[in-house]
Amino acid sequence: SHTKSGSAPGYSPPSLSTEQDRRCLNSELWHACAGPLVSLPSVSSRVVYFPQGHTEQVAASTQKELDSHIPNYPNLPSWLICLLDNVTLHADLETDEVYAQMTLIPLPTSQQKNALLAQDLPKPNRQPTDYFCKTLTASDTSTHGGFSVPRRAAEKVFPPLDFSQQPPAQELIARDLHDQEWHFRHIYRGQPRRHLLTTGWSVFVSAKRLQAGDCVLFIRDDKGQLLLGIRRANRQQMIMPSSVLSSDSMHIGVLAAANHAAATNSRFTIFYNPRQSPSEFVIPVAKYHKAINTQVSVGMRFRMVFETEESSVRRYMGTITGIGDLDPIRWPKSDWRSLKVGWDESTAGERQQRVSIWDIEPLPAPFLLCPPPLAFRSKRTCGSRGKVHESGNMFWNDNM
Amino acid sequence: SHTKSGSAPGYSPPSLSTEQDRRCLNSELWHACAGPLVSLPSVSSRVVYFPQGHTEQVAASTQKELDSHIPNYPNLPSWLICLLDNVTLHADLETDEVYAQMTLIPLPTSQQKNALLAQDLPKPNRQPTDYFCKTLTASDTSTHGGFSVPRRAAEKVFPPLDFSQQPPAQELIARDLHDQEWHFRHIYRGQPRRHLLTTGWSVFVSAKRLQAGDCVLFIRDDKGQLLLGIRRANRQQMIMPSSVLSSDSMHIGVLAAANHAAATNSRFTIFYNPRQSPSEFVIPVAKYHKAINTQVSVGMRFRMVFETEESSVRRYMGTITGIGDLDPIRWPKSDWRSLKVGWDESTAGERQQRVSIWDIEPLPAPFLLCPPPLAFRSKRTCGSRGKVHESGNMFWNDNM
DNA sequence: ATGTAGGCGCTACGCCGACAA
DNA sequence: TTGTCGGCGTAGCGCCTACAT
Repeated sequence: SHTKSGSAPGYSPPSLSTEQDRRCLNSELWHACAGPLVSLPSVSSRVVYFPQGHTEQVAASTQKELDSHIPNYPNLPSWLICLLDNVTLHADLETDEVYAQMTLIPLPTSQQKNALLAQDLPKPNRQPTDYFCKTLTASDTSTHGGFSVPRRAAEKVFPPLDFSQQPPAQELIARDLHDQEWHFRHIYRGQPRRHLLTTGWSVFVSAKRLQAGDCVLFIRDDKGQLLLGIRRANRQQMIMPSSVLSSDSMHIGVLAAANHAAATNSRFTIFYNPRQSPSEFVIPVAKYHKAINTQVSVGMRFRMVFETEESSVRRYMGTITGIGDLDPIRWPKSDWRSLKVGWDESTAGERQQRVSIWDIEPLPAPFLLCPPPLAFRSKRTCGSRGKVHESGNMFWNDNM
Repeated sequence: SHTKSGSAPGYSPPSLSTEQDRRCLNSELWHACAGPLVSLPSVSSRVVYFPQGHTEQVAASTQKELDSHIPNYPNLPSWLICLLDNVTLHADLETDEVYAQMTLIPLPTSQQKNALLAQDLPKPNRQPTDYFCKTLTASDTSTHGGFSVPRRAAEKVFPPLDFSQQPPAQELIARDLHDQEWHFRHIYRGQPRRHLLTTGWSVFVSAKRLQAGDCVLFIRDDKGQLLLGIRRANRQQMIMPSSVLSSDSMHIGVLAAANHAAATNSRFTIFYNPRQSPSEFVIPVAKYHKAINTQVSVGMRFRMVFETEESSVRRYMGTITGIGDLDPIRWPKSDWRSLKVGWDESTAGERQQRVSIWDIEPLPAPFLLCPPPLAFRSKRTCGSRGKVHESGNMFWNDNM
């Protein structure tokens, strides 16, 4: 075979089971790759599904906006309370992009409104503790050398080296989302001393087609096994030209599938691409319930959580500048992105002009004049594109 | 950058226009890559669209069969006469897989039956004359050497060498479907003498991720320019796990889009993947008309054209063993694969058990006992997986 | 006529410290 | 602490012919 990855020394052949078959890949690793803001509702809980948000994801994937001459489904409401029947975690075999498959069962119309009332707020799901994430430098991805491991990262997640050796070195074996093994030589050398991954690293870079700016992350799981994953930089927009279905048919498929499932109270299946989708479109009922019972008005101040370039999370301040339908024709009185907002900071070009009420943390009173202390930002942690996300509501009354 | 293809010498950067923008890629090259059996109806002609065939293509792409709990569209007939409003040729940017985008406008219900009557049989479309196609050997794809060009192929499509040089050599420049330039050193040397592509070849193999068994083809177009394309071996099944839409939603999208277009006489868009789809599902009306007016009965003998592994085309003999609906519940009285057939040759494992009437060439009488002379099969021409295709009807009464 | 292998030059991959930043 | 570089040894890429089929 001509390609390196097939016969390269650091590479072990994948297990024969296809991605489709393997029901459950490592959840800890999946969430680490998805990023700190992504949390999935738990199985058997009730969720609110927003067809509008789903079509937004399709539009983002196909790079085509919703066309106007697509049929309307008058019986399909803008939100649908569903039982979350199943969730499976997946990763694209080509790109390692993470996504989740969810099976939803719409509740009967008679139960839709009642279902909003009783449900606990879900526990926010947590990033792994023993993990690190580094944005790759030009040196890391060049063919000239290996990978420079941040000192604290190596000490935290790699097995300790035997420093009686000169130089201290060991072989690391890490598994990715597809359960493929990758072998690396881990050595501590140089003047001044540093941790490096040498042999095996370039094979990994080639196989995953990593570039400077992409992130690599290592986890030590509870059994002491080493896991690794990647997060690609924002710029790689992962367009899927599909060549299977036209974007129009995809949009119609989303709506018709939801409509049919709602009409017959039957199961339907969606994919959620955390790093592709502009916003979550399947959210816990309790979150939605709490949000729609919160008073919002034009002029109200709020905060919202984003995933930043350099750091994990960051809150931005803004003001509600308008309240109204995003699409008055097709989705009248929808709560999806019903708030028009302005952002305090001038670097707000990337942030949405419209958000949904459950995306924000309203600030009760405008008596605050100085910005809140910034959350700790560790250097060289994994960056990603900014995107909207829930906050978990635990910050409404914190130290301000 | 770490990957070779980015900075390799034989590679020229692609033009900035994306595939979506470029309306028309080279038709001759596209058809050469699609194979000798693929012919597209012409723009502004009338065609018959089969939703069943379309869902078959989706099933083949997603590797998931049509699920039973998908909604029925009682108003959507099993065939739909449409105006072929537009056809654009495309090739996947990652894999170079060819596909066609067609925009269809269903005729009003009142005109559906009349439209069958008057229309000429389309002229079958032709493979380029000055072209060759070679299945790559292990040596061709190994890193050890270059590409061995079959003698006749080189003499037919490459510019003539200056044999006064020792050894005779020249630089070839060929463009692929994406209009990217590839540079090769073409040399005539060795004992015995032979044509070889050396410098630049391995870059091409890497970039296209070619393996032994894949085909490469060269064309000299009417302006004397060199074009090149690839056809991947069957085994690479090009699954597109999509991660955008569930296969159920895709199937629903296909049906709902056709249904809506038929109800409103509005445009809809489909993709046809010649090498993915089990059968054509958009065919000229004249072909359909001729077929449904042909008498067929159980026991009738017929021939059908296939694309073979080693050769371009080959006809196989068979007998009709049954006539009836493929899916009596969802598509009663449909002509799609309404014939059950048996094949003469024992190697018939790969061939369909069910075909449509327009796929076959009925033989008027069973007085023939010896098989027809096999069509000429040139050695080392490009192979491909066997698939059904029209024959153009010109063989009904030929030399048997 | 063309697939494969041995021979062998030479590129560039990749391991090392030396420097900064 | 860690990104980049110059320095090198060497694996393997890739050009050649010989030989077999």
